[in-house]
Amino acid sequence: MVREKGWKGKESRKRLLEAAAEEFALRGFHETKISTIVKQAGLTQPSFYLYFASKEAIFDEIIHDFRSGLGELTASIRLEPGIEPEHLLQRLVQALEMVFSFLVRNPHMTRIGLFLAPQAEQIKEDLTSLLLENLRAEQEAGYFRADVEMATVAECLLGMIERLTVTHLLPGKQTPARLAKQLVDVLMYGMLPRESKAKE
Amino acid sequence: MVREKGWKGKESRKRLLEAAAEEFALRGFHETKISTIVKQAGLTQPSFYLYFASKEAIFDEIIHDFRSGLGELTASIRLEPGIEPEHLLQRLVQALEMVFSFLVRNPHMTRIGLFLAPQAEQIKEDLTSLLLENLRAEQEAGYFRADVEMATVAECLLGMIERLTVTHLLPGKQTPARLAKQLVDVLMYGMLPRESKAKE
Amino acid sequence: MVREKGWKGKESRKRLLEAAAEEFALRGFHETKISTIVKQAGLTQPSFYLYFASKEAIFDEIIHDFRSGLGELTASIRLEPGIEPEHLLQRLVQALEMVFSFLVRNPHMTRIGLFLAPQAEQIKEDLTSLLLENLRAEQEAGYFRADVEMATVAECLLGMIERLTVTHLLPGKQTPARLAKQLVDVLMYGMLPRESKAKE
Amino acid sequence: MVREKGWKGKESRKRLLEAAAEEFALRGFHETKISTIVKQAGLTQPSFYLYFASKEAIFDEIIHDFRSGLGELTASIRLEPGIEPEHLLQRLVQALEMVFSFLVRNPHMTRIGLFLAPQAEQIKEDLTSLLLENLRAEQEAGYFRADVEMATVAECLLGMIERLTVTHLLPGKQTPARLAKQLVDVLMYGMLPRESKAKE
DNA sequence: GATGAATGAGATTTCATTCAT
DNA sequence: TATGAATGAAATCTCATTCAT
Repeated sequence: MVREKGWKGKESRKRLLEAAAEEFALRGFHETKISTIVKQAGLTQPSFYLYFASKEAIFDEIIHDFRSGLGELTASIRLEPGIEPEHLLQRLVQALEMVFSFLVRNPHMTRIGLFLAPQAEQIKEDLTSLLLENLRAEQEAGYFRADVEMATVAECLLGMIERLTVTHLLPGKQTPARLAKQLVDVLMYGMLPRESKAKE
Repeated sequence: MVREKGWKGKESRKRLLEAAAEEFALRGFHETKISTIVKQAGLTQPSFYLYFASKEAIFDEIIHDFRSGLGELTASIRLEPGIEPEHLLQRLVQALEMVFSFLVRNPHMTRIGLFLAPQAEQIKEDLTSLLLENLRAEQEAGYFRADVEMATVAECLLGMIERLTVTHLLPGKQTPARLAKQLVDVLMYGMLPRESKAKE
Repeated sequence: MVREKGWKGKESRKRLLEAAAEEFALRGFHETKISTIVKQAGLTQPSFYLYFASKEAIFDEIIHDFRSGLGELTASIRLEPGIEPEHLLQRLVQALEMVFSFLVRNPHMTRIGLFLAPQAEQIKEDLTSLLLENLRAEQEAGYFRADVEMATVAECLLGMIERLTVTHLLPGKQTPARLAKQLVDVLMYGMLPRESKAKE
Repeated sequence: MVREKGWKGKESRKRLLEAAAEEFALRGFHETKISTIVKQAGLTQPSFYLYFASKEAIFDEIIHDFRSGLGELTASIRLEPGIEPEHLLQRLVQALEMVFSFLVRNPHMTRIGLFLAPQAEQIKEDLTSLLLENLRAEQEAGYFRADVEMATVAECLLGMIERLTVTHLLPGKQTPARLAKQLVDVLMYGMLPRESKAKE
């Protein structure tokens, strides 16, 4: 088994990142001790500093990874303009499903990026902006009601995603697909029964 | 100025609680130093231990206060059965407004109880259960669509409350009343324009 | 019930001394907290300093009381010269019994004076000197063997008293009278059976 | 100078144990500060916690070492049955001398184990039981008088050992050999002169 | 004679981080 | 690439003692 030079170091680095993500996600930044991380990675404390400048540094790197992963994802799922109305819902569901899938594939990073990072609020703001942009476009295109404040809706949507992620997705109680469908259903049609809508 | 016995001590205790809540909310549990709390309360470190057994103890007391405040509130706003359909939305708005009002009146405690406490998830679960109970009752009474999974909706509702609290309510960007109205509007009627609903 | 002025203060002082003696005896100097003493005496911390200058002060006073009690006792039981041989043992037993009685009457002080006080060693040295003096006199008078080093015997005697006090006297397993008799018996006649002594 | 791996750490640990034993013996548990121990061992405070979990832990380890040393010793000096009477005293002296030698070789540990440890009383009880067992065997074999309560004698013997250790052995005023001989002499033959015994 | 409230001083312990190898 | 050993800095908490009433 031939391995290039520097292979062992990269392995160690990766093990440290994984161990750190798990610990941070489980316990939070302060509760997580370097000594625990290195133990789980099968290394010693000084080795840690071979790869990361500080505890903050590794934490930041995890957050950075989360952000760029999320960035790539969102870049890839912009709703194209001129979608046909009958496909809109389907596209929305698809997009949401991709987001949920990404989150569930990186549960530790998700917990860190969405709830533990000092930048968590910033990250969510970025997401909200993105959602808002899309929602506004659809609204202007007449797909959505014109009489709702989209800023509020965007926040609501993120809140729903966030909450469902924590309570249903990460614990494995629901699949990304089902969650996406249900979320879109509620958000699009609302809770009132059809007749009562007809009445109005 | 006549003051009853024990007055000064109670004052000090209250000042400590307030200072602590502010610091915890701002910085989190670990970043908050007892030394900062007492300084802000105009006392010295040993005095802190006159009133609280430990840093954990004061943190827990704040959380407890939040929970019981919230408990009292929710107990007082149960939807009465047999409401007339045309009043339901109005009652929902009213209930939500009371919740938002409570949260905005106790911003520090809110941040602690909803996001910083180890029990935060439990607290939210309790809230969700309560919401779920109510929602199910309305659903069975025919006020809501029968084909949505209420467990999911309850989570969504909480997620919306949570998010709007952080981004609009606590920063003072929106009043409880407006938030409640918008939230109910979106949740009840959904995002689709009226015609498109009619179409279906 | 008429009580002279200052009565209440003296009562408080006594209660403090008693509580302190008990705590010191039970837990040692450092483990004993002023807060515990005053609680047991039904007072508050500042009141303590009305009667004693410091924790050391009350400790010292207890030790002082023990020493003077012991001093009075020993002064009163000096063996008179010219005792008749057949009465010697009986007098020894009597003297020892008085010592044991004193100790068992003041169990807390005894524990403090003999084991906890920094001066404990000094107190015991004083006792040893006293014993030694007496023993030497008896030895010179021919009551005791001439070929034993009395300094050693004095230490042995004190060691026996000390140990029997802790293990049998204070726990109430033996009476002063019985202990005194047994101790004298062993010390005077030794352990060997009579014949074997005769043989020599 | 070739030294095996882990050598330095073991050295530090030993230095800490020695420094601690000395300080504890000299000043007692509470008066002994970790800062003093580490200073004497040429280390800093955190290093202490590299080797011992707490101040209690190092204290307990010293006590443990004392107990096991003493245990090994006592296991090795049980009097064999069927000893000839004329050799008994000699064997007793020998056994005692070994005990005294052990104690004087570990003066700090001795002070801690016999006087400072919370378990000191337990340790002495164990020793007393051992003595008692031996004494009873000899008594039943007819080597000792049948009319003395051996439980009392065992306590006396331990008291003598204890006291002589503190006053003569540890300060270096007497050798183990001489102390053992004197102690056995007094304990076996008692204080009365030979004639007076004959008289009886 | 007594107390509610407060504090100065200091001890143990923790943890991220570095040195020397 | 890795580690055994060590440390700087700081935080929590305790307790005897005092102030003001």
